[in-house]
Amino acid sequence: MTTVHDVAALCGVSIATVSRTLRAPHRVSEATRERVLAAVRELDYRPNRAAINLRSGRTGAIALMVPDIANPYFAALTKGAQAAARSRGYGLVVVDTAEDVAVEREEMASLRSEIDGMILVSSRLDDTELAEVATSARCVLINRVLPDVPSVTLDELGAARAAIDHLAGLGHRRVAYVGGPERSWSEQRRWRALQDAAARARVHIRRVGGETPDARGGRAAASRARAQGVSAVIAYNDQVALGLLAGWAEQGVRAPGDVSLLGFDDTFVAEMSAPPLTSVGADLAACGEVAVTALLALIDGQAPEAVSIPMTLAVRASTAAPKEPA
Amino acid sequence: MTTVHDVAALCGVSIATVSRTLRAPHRVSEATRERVLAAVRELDYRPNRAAINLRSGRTGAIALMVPDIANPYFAALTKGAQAAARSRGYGLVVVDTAEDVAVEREEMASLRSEIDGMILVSSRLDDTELAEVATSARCVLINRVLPDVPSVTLDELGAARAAIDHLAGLGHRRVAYVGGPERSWSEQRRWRALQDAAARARVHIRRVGGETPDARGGRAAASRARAQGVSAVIAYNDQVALGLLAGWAEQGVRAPGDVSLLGFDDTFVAEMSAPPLTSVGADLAACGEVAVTALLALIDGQAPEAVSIPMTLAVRASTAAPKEPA
DNA sequence: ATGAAAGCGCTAACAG
DNA sequence: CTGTTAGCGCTTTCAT
Repeated sequence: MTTVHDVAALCGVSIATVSRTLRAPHRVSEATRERVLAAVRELDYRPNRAAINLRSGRTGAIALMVPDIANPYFAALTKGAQAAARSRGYGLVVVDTAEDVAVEREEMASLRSEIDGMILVSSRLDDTELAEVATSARCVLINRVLPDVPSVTLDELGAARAAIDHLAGLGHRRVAYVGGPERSWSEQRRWRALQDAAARARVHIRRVGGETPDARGGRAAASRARAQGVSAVIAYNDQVALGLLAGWAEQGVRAPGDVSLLGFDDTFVAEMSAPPLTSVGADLAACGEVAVTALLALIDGQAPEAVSIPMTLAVRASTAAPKEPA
Repeated sequence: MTTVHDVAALCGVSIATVSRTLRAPHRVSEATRERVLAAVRELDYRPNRAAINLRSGRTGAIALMVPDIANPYFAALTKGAQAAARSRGYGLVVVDTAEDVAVEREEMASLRSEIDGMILVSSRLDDTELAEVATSARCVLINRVLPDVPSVTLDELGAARAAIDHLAGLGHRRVAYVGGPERSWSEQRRWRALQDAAARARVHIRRVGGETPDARGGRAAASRARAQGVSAVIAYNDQVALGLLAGWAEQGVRAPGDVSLLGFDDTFVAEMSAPPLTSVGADLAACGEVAVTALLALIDGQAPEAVSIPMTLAVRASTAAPKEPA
């Protein structure tokens, strides 16, 4: 393991000069700087992070806490955050909280000294606790908003309007929404946005309680969704939508012939179904990147900002005009 | 930030005793131990990882390098590894190499001082370079094998036999395999195993080159696969399988009526299709756990071991007897 | 512009 | 069984 001393010895300067060359190049004469840099390259010297951290307090790492890394939604987010962190010279520590608030709490506490800040995705903490956390540690929220805390959220209202307007434009007047977990912040936000958009477009919308927000839950809700006497169904997410599709296929119900189907999130699974799924989603990788940028800005002392990521409708084959327009 | 000094002061012992209580409890009298532990709890003292690392060389973290975290296969693996690492008191640094060998190389080098060891999943490095890495850093391989390097691989041969025997048992005599990227280690291993199993069961098998190993690639290969005049198709992975299903649906080809379909990996997408996909897979989360255990054992000085994870066939609705048995 | 020296929080000899 | 002490590799005053 090569250290500052090796580099210093190789080019006949003190260790302080080596350190300066790396941290504050302008405080070193050009001649020495180049000599030092050459030595650094020659020895493939890499500063010891632990030592830097111990001395300066900076860890060079940030954490990303997600409820479930196996969920494609969070995986996509993670991918973007990872790339952004790397390109900025930061390490990314990914924590899968397994949707468990206790794990989330504990990991946040134990990571505190190891990171410069964290990104909390769809946190399970309530507003009070979250606000507390935000005052004692640098953090940015994804899918949550809190005063004075930087956050990045998806434009669910825009998404709901795009979805409803698309359906209304095709001639649908009665649609069902197969929802997600009632207590989830995203679900509440999504359902509210949908009601708002529906009222605006004079479309009748009813919510059908989903079971789990995955294919199994969708399959289980297949009959109930159609029982609402609707010509189109919007699902909480793409996985639920694919479950609905599978459930309907078993019953001989065809999409979009018998019923149109629209998903949320536009994850890669939307392209895997027959028919391919019309879905409204955001560039999740970009969302992860933006969050990293926001966190780094915060660490840099800038004022917190709340940014909204646009959602766009990807029209595929699962939506069409209803059989008998109202 | 509370330190050993605070704890020591609170219970009137030296900092060494505090350290000992935490690192080697048996070297401290029971009375002091309890006093110290009480103080630790009272102050919610958490040792500074950087300091421990700097002094002892141990970082308390391991890295997991995956080609693509957004791929459900790797995401499942990551989830298992994450949980296992946490339960053993280790941090897990997840690195998404974006299938780029240069990134893989660079990250491995820059992480060296920050971790105690690493798990390389489906590494893109060639055998020579990989062997070099393995001698200079503690690591365990997933989906690769190398002499004297601990590894965990899936039992692809067992999987191939289970798949082929299942199909043969239903009466299929000619099957096609829609493969993955030809240069990938998994693809080569899988195709070889399939040929082996097919010969053994006197089943005729042909390989159809896939495009990308995802739904799009599957959809693109849909016609070609059927053009082989086969009654069953095995896909490189579930995503390709769902793509095939979608492609066939567009052409009016039905599974399992017209052709049986069998996937690989048994990821969550297998349950999302209509019909649900018969697939042969392994418990990937367990695989991640096993890899963590193996790495920790290696760090602990134990001899490297190569472990194979069994794969099991999940029979769902996409396979059935052929229309006209041969 | 450069060097000497102190010390971040902790562990591991070494004494006692 | 417990305390004292010397650093781990680095950054950062403070001199020069």
